[in-house]
Amino acid sequence: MSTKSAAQRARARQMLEIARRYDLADESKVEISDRLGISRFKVARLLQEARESGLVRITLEHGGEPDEALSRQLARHLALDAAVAVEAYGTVEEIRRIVGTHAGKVLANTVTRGETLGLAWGRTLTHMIESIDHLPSVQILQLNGAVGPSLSQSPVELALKASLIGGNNAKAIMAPLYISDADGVQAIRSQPDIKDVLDSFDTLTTAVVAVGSLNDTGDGSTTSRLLPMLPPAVREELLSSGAVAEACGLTYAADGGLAYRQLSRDHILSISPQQLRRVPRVIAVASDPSKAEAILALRRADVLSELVVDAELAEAILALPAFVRDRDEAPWPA
Amino acid sequence: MSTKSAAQRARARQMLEIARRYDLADESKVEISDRLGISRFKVARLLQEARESGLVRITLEHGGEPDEALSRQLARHLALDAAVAVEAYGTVEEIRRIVGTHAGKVLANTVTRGETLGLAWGRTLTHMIESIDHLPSVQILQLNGAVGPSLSQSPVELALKASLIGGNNAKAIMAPLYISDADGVQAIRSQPDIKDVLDSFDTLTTAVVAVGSLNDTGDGSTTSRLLPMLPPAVREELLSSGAVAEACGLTYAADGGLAYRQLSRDHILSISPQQLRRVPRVIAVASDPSKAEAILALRRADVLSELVVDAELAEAILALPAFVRDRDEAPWPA
DNA sequence: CGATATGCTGCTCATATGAGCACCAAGTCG
DNA sequence: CGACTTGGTGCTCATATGAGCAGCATATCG
Repeated sequence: MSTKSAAQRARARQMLEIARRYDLADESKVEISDRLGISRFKVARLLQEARESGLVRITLEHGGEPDEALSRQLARHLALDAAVAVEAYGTVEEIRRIVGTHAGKVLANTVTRGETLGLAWGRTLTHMIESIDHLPSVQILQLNGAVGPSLSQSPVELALKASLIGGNNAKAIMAPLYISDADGVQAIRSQPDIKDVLDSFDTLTTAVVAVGSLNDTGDGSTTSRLLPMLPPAVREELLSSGAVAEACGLTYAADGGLAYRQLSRDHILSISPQQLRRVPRVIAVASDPSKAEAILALRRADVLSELVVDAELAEAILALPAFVRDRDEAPWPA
Repeated sequence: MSTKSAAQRARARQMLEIARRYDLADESKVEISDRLGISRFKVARLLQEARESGLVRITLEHGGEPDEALSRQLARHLALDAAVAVEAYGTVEEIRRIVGTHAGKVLANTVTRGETLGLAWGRTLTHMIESIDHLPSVQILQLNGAVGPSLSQSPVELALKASLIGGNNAKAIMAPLYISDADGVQAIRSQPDIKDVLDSFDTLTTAVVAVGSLNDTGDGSTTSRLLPMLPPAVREELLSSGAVAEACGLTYAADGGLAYRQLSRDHILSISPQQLRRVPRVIAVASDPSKAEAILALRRADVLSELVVDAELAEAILALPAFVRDRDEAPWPA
């Protein structure tokens, strides 16, 4: 309960009166001052105060609607089963949230009871999970290990939240994504609770992955948080290997081949590229045009079947060469 | 799903970019034009388009918070069990909605299972009912007959809606509020289904009434819709009788006595003043300062125990003489 | 192909607006 | 009581802004 003096209330009422005329009825300050019998300076000051005190609220419409035509174009361009391009304006973070929220709608509307759902990790996916309030009862599997020690931003947390809204049935990978010692990876992979999850990957019916690009500007994305964890030599090797895309901790070159294969094989605790390729439905979620090449690379790697992106990224993808499904089997032009 | 061309999307993005700078970052149009390399005229036009197309949304904060100090003052001034003065700015209709919504909160938070709840009629009460999404299981009684033929704006509709959210147990009065023939009123009052409701009034534990003022400006209020239904002679008589307040179709003079007693007795189908006075808890809901005198009159008539009003009306009431509970028993100053 | 319509651009000039200052009224303290 | 602060007011003047117009593209049609 707020408590104001009568004078304050009268002042607030006058501010609203003026704000209504100025902002909604498009009267000029001079006009208002004449009509209300106060000086135009007072009008200006009350207006300013009204804004500062929150009596007048200006919000920008950040989008959130899918663009049907663009979505179709995108699906055709990459020969995908489905694609959604969401209109989103604003800061990088706002766009991420909008795309994530829409991915949540897609997921909630299409996943059916009894499926096995795999979740990779990324802030976009965090937004996705947080925007969903109900999911059919599904088995949830975390697709890769954790980056960094923070629990609240880890894939474990993501899987936990997903579990809470969908069947209370989630299996997490309680281990780091990158393990420097090759033998150590084998040891961890054969741990019963980890092995259980890794083996279950063969039963996945749907997976949701975030897309990382290796050319990005160190904006705090999952990929850019992964890089500093690598030993300098490994990092150098990776960057010079031609890797342009990252998904589930696996790195791919522009042609769709695994980049720096040995890293993925011996040091990354994650679903394997083969397993990921066998998942019937892999939804990639991404925002920002810088991810365009990465997405094309993942498509060539055949590890994604659906896409949820923002309109700007969609346009950037359309500016790249179209993906042709398996050149060898393409019909020969007459 | 919206569908725009790439050019339209780019335009929308630019509008948002400009609007962010102008409205949120307080840059001037000239500054923006310099920085983005476009003419200030284009900036102005894009800004205007952004507003017209709804990309920029300006909303005024209309209040909705109760003012604690003012509420206490008001309760003391009228010697009420409880009073709430809600901050509300804006048009008459907006204020009505805010007050009604708050009355809904009060009602939903205080009514307990098994009560018998009486509802008068008014647009404020309509807003009140529509703002409530759940009510304990209660017996609902409509307090007075209908004004006008419109079902959707009638007390019957109000009772029905209330019934839907609170126990599905409502009894309506399927008859007009004003009946010109005195014998007709008696006949209707003795109809079994009407009589049942009228008799049940003695079991009321809580009633909510709207307050009508007879000095108002024909703004479409319940009272002002009642007046045209009266025969001219009756209307004249009523207006010259000194009536200043109306509640449940009953009219009161400034001193709290029934005004034009014969009208209420012989032509109005409603709870009786005696019955209303016996209800342990009568919540009056009203907005607009023009209702101040009416509320004081109703208080003197001893037919209200709680009040939900807007801050401006509260102030108007405080400007009137304070109500003293029963002068004869007031302690004699030493 | 030329003629006309349409929409977008940036201009000029009158007006609206903001920054900073000087003033006044009411409280506060020595 | 007078000097001081404090908060609010309206002023001047430089600048920002809006209305209306003319120029120049592109679209449309005979």
